[in-house]
Amino acid sequence: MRERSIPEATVGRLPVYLRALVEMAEQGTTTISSETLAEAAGVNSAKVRKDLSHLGSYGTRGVGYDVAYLIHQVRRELGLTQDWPVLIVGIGNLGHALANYRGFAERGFRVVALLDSDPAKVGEDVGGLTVRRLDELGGVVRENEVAIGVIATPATAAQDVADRMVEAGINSILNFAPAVISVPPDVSVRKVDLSIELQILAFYEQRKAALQAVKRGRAADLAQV
Amino acid sequence: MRERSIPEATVGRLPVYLRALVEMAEQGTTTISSETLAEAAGVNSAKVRKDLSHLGSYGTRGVGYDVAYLIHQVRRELGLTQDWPVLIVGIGNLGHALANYRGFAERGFRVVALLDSDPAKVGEDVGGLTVRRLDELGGVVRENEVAIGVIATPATAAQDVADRMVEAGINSILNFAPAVISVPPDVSVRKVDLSIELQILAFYEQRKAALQAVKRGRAADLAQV
DNA sequence: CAGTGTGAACCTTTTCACAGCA
DNA sequence: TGCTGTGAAAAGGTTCACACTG
Repeated sequence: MRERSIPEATVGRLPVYLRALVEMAEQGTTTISSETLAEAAGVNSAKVRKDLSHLGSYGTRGVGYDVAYLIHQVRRELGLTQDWPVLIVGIGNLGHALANYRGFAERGFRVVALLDSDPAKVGEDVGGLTVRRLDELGGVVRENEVAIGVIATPATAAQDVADRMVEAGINSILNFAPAVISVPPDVSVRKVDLSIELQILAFYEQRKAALQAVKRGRAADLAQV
Repeated sequence: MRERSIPEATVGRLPVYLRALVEMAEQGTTTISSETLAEAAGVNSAKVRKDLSHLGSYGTRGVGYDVAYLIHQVRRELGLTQDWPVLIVGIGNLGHALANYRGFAERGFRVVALLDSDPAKVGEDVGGLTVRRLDELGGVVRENEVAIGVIATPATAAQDVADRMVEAGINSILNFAPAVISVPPDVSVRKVDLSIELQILAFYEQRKAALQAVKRGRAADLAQV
């Protein structure tokens, strides 16, 4: 295929494939079939083949994909051949965790600054960086060419922080605050909401419990007959 | 409509509507139109109406939805009228943050236990709970009727922890570890992967940069003519 | 007459199934 | 022969547009 614009759903899975591929490479695997990769990524093989076909024809029929080459191609496609300076606003519990998260650096996301509006937190040392004042945001973005901002503030502060980020020229935001933020159409926002995930699980959990009850009910009915 | 099985996409948005509705109620709003709710939730009004129609006909034509009543219905549908005991395994940076996250308790998710396999962490006090040994998991689940487990361990430990959770009878798992875990088909898993979110942002960020370059290229071409 | 509820059209994503190639 | 790459079919989700009603 190799046509412009990879489907959103595919973009969301490429990082998962990438992780699986890197693991394979570390274990010394040099070639992988869509079936094996699918298993490692928790999807089915048709999906893997369709997804990878959007990057180009990098497989060999009858054999599979060359792991190292595919890693390179996926990295290139995702834009991970370059370093991405990231800043984090809101150094509470979550901000701390994010600042110390080693998984970011491993994938080329370099945390260059931590900001907080609370004077009590400014100056604190977290994960090798000193927490700065929120109004230094513009300067930090300019100095480090930050393109990605992470919001880890309480919900009430999220929109203000987002506005400041946009103002400073950031146009990709990862929002952990439990709030909907509005930004200009050319700015990408992704949202991670911890309690929403639990609520979704609760829904399915409840439904399972209800199903069990129905089953038990039927069993009882049958026993009565 | 009010037919069995609400679409997955709708289930994912109900918590967002719920949050917006609760905010509205706190501000004293008693009635809301799909248009207003849509704006607060960051979606369009047709989607809101379709989504809500899956719960039943709770709106009034020409008027809108009764906020309090709709909150009740959404809560009921999501299974939030009951308390959900939750346990967290892996009390590193992220586990700490999750243990202290107030948003869980506010929505009826009660953290009843924190577990870690590292003896150095066992006994530590985090957010009012004492960290326990991982092998106490079975007992904790039984005592508290835990139905939802949160994995906040490193990737290498995730599958083992998931196995223990399943073994103990948990059948809803929220996985923060950057690893694919496999569980029986009747167990629900949701995954939150911090670095995957950044990778997705990087992809779109890169594409935006490429587009800018093309535009600049065209501008240069035009200037040449 | 303002705003819901919903068929119908449309678009995206997934799955199927197999031709074609190393 | 085994596995990729991909049209075609199916499923799922979104948007449109309007009949209907309080």
